[in-house]
Amino acid sequence: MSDNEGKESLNFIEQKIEKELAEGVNDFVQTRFPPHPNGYLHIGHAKAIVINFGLAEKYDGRCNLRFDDTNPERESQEYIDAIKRDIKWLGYEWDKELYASDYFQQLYEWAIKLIKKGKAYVDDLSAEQINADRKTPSEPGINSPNRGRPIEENLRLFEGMRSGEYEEGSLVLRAKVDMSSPNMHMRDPIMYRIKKITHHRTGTDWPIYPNYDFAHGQSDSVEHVTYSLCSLEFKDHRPLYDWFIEELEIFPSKQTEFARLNLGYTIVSKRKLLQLVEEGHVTGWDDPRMPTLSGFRRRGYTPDAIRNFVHKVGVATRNSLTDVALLEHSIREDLNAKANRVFGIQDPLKVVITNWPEDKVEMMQAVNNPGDESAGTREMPFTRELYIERGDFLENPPSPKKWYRLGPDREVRLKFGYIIRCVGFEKDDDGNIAELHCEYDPQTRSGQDTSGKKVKGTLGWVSANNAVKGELRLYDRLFVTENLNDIEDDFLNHVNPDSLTIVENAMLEPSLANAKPGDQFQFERQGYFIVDQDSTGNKLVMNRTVTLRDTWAKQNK
RNA sequence: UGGUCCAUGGUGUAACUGGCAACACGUCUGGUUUUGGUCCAGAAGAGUCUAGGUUCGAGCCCUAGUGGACCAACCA
Repeated sequence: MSDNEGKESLNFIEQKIEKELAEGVNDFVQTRFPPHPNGYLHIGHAKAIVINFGLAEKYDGRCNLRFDDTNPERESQEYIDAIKRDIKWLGYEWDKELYASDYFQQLYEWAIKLIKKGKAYVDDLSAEQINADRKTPSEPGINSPNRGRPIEENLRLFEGMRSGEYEEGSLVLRAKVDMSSPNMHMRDPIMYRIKKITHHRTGTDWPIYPNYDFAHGQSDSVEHVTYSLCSLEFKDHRPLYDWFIEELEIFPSKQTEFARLNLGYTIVSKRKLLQLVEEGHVTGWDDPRMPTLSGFRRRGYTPDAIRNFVHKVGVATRNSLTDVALLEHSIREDLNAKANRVFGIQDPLKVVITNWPEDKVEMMQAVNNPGDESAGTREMPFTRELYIERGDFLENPPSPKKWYRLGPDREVRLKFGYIIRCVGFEKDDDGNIAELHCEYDPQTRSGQDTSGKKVKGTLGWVSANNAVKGELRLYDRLFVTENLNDIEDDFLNHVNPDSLTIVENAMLEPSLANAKPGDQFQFERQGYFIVDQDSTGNKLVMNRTVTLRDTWAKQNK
């Protein structure tokens, strides 16, 4: 859907679809999401998922989930399971669950068809020689001496490859296209290579595996994919994609390319993400700092927020670098509506209400979500001893007029409680503020204020007697450099040393004692948090999803 | 350097078949607010990479240039 209110603005793929549907070029929208099962899904995949599944939904079509498992080397069932979990979490359901490996027999037969047409041949040149003969983009390549091998011999050799007679690397099957093409992918690309590796699904059935170019388009064709959407770097493959389909005379799937998502301060290279995991820079693929969908999930990002984010980014054909502020806006927008407000104090400073009786407890009514009345209210015990955030008190505010919070002889409202005035404080031996002495004004009880007082500052607080202790994990961006594109192996030198701050003993309001893993809250004035999956009954562990916009902090940076 | 693609406020996208460059984020200002949040109102910020051309009229079409991306795995 478009973000524009009145008029609907279609991206270029939607325009293309509507045009082709109207002209009868196509009568159905069939897409597919084709992950290679060699890693976890990340935010970049989210774009492909939202586009492929979203388009199918929008135009009453279908979207398949197809694993592109044509290279068994780094593939595993663990990745397949994780990928399926993440797609479901994003809120999508695939029509069919398919595997390129399901088509191995069909692909093999099609390869034979091309050999018989004289459009493919077996080459025994070394990989090095083949690449050398392909030359560079600026000069034509050299035909392989095997290019003219008789069809019968090609057939015999290829069948030998299939039955495992030859060693890895000794033979390949190549398409006979055009060694002088300026498009390197057309210079007799390799269709099959010998790999005597156990495949996670077909086991040892196949000693040969098709390459991407001889698997992807053909899989699309089998599935009658009408819109094969992929990223820009496959643009050069399109002529080959079409060539195979034309020579094979099979269903004419068409490829359309769009720009992949680049997000500031974010790495999405699977190789690098794997390195972060394996070298222990993070705790796993689902570390809340990882840009993986499982990481975002654990961090507290919601499927709705991520889907909305992708829509806001849009779809185009030019490379771009999206500002993380857009992602953060998306998550705040969603959580602002959904997350209940609670109080939590990260760095507690004790406040003694000197004119409050020792044992008196008053229950205050706290609103759960000011934007959603149906979220209801909860009770908060107000007692003589409370905690407030240490940063909410300044002995000497640098610019007193702009400081709304507590200071000597200043008044402030404790939200849902009373207005208090700071009448004194104690310091420890090191000169740090140890305790505040305040007086409350009985006329100012929340909701029943008869004092007529107006204060600018409103503070969060928790009762010292009833607070729940929790561990807060404050996550920040993992990297300090915005554009990580140009950085190859140097990326580890840009790791943010402060990407994780653990607050061991935060003081949280009593209602949090019942919180369960996955519950999400807004700590007033602090940020959005989610109860971590590892949180147990004894220990409440919460991850900070994102901070709140804080104009005061921003101005005083 | 051969080919392909791309170029619109700070960022990301719009602008149907040439007709007043729009939306979102961000930024700033003011208002409401028992969150310095939210919400509401408003503002600033590009004349569309450059130079030509076609046209009554060009962001859009043409030519050249400049800048960027991609392609030379038996990866996808």
